[in-house]
Amino acid sequence: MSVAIENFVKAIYNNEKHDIANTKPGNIASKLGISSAAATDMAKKLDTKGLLNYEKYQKLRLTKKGEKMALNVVRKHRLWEAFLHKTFDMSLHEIHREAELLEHETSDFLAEKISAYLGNPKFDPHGDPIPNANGEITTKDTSIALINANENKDYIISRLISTDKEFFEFCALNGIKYGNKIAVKKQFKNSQMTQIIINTNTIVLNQDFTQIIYVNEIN
Amino acid sequence: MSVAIENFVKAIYNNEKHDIANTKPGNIASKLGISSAAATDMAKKLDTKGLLNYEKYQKLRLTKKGEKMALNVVRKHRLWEAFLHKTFDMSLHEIHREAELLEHETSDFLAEKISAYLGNPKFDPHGDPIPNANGEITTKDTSIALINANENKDYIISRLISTDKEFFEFCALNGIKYGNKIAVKKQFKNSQMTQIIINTNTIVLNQDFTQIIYVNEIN
DNA sequence: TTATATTTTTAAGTATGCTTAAAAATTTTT
DNA sequence: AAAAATTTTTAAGCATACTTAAAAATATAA
Repeated sequence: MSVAIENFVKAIYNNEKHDIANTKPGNIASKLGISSAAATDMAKKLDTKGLLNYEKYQKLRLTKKGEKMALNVVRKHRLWEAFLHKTFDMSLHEIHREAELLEHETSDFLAEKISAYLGNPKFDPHGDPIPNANGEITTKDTSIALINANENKDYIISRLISTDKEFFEFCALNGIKYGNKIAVKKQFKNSQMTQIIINTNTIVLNQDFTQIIYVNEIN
Repeated sequence: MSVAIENFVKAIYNNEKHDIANTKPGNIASKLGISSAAATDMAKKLDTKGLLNYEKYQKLRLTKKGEKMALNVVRKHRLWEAFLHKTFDMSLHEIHREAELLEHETSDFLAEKISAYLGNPKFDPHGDPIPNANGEITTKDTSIALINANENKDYIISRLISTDKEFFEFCALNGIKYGNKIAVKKQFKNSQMTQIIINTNTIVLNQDFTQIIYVNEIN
């Protein structure tokens, strides 16, 4: 299937995870950097291909077949991220940029080689789950956004939901990394700031960051 | 630059190495699996882009700029082949098939990472030279086709010029591999067969194979 | 609930990269 | 050197994936 189609179903899939209410042509279009008109055209075409259900003015809903295609692309994307991070020690921003291209030119055969080489990982370096070869996600996500974490509790960083270079540079400098431990010291409700301790350093994060850093409480 | 353009200049580049007399639209078209008309159109377009010189009914000649683009793609192709062969132990046929796709979606940045990881190799697993980051091939090829080798001499296999799956399967079964040593026992001039000894096994090859296996004499 | 703003759809058009068919030029054979 | 065969070019057309502009529908606000 073409790159445009793979990116379209992927964008719908990702959108459904975060903003299901707004999975409409205009929203998908802005995420893909194309016009709303182009997105409407594509949605009609993919409906005839059985990849999604399109009804005028309604939100776009992937069919089972469309979701399977999206998960296949997502799998390849996240496998490449994990592989590039491990093998070449590339940053979270770099691996995303490269995986965005490689994901469309990766055979299922090669994806299995990469997965086996890595020991069939269940998560990529952002903490996002890697679907298995059947397009199933077998892990359960119990993480919460850091903005909702409790004061005086310890957490493990479990996801960094972003594609922004500056954010990842900040993370790299401050030890904010998938799997690392942090202590939440104080939530400043008024100013929407969060004070945490990481590697003995105290830092204060604003809501731009605490809404995209996800954590799991340590029991 | 688009995949179609990259493949076009690459095909011209490769053709010039083996069959310079016939670097015309029809020949390039058949190598790319497109019509002659499409190749003529593309040649005109690439002329205006300064990638090649096109004159009606004349052979196509890459400009410096076009050759540089071709070498950049060839570099990425051969780096991927070397990498996939080493890291995932994939066959010569498999690495070619995957590299054919990945080469177009590989940034210069990633190519450098792959090259450094491999120790900046000068040859890929087929024995083809890998251009450096400036698009230069600094190695000199002194190999000859096995069909032209001398009887009772020892050689090192230096190139396997093919993309054929069956050929590579035969090679894998018989130890015919880049860098391996063989002894040429007899050239049967009439039947165009060549008898060689490899790993203590005696095998006889016909001209289909002895024209694409290249060797260097051991002094 | 009516006016306003926003979003979605339709319509017309464009660039790329191909196709087939026929005309033109070149190459090969006799 | 003329005839035959082959190759290249031209011309017209198509599918994909976009664009902009305007019309239609929906969502929001007064």
